[in-house]
Amino acid sequence: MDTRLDLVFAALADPTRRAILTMLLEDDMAVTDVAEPFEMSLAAVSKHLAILTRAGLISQEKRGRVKWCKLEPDALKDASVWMQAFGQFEELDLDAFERFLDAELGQEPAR
Amino acid sequence: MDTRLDLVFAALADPTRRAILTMLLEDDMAVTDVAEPFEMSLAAVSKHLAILTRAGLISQEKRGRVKWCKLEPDALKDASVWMQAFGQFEELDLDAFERFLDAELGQEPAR
DNA sequence: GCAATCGTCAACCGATCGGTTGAATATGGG
DNA sequence: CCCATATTCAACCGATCGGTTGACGATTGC
Repeated sequence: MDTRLDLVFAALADPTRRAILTMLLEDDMAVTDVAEPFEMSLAAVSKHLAILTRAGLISQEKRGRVKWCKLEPDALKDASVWMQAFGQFEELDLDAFERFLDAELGQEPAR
Repeated sequence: MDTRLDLVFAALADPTRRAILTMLLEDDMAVTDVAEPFEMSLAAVSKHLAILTRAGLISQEKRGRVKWCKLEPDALKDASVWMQAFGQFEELDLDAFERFLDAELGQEPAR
């Protein structure tokens, strides 16, 4: 029924995948470059990227022999909208947001 | 590391659990009453509630022989804050939100 | 005190998950 | 043309998931 929301939240539930999304915030990346910081096989990262793609959180476009990964932030909108129902987040907590950014971007995404 | 975020997103990835959260928006409920609309055993719903509790999304308090379930919207705040990094949702899409509420509250949460 | 109610526990099931390895498939460069 | 690079596929693995059933422990009402 609302399978889309299932896929988005399930995709976000894994720290490797959230780290990948954070990396893609900076720029589009090739699969090999996405995989580089992680202590797992390329095939494993490729699977993670497939899950993110199925959820609509990223898109992948093959140019030549390299496949470029691009963040698709719109897919988060449904999930974000859903969450608004519960927390009265209209007043976005900017302090918490800033602390989050410092923490998130300051750490390497290895697992 | 950031296990809390893992637990919250994983908990949200299941439609039954999201339906439970929606029900608890209206009021605190006993486990048996939470389970009533679902076509699954009480034990299954009890497990879902345990998962929501571990994620901090609800709390459970036993009064007498009935255990009351209460929404804990603060747990969504971390997840919501995390998501802000990606979509520029500062301008919350109120139309989409309203459409969501109509759809969500208009449907029965059976699965 | 006893039966009914509320809820969890434990064991089990098939399916999915996150990872591995090794082979296969493009594509590009010299 | 050939080799290296980029990525996926396929098979496998143990762990977890979402569900069931049946037994069990608390609590309540009469």
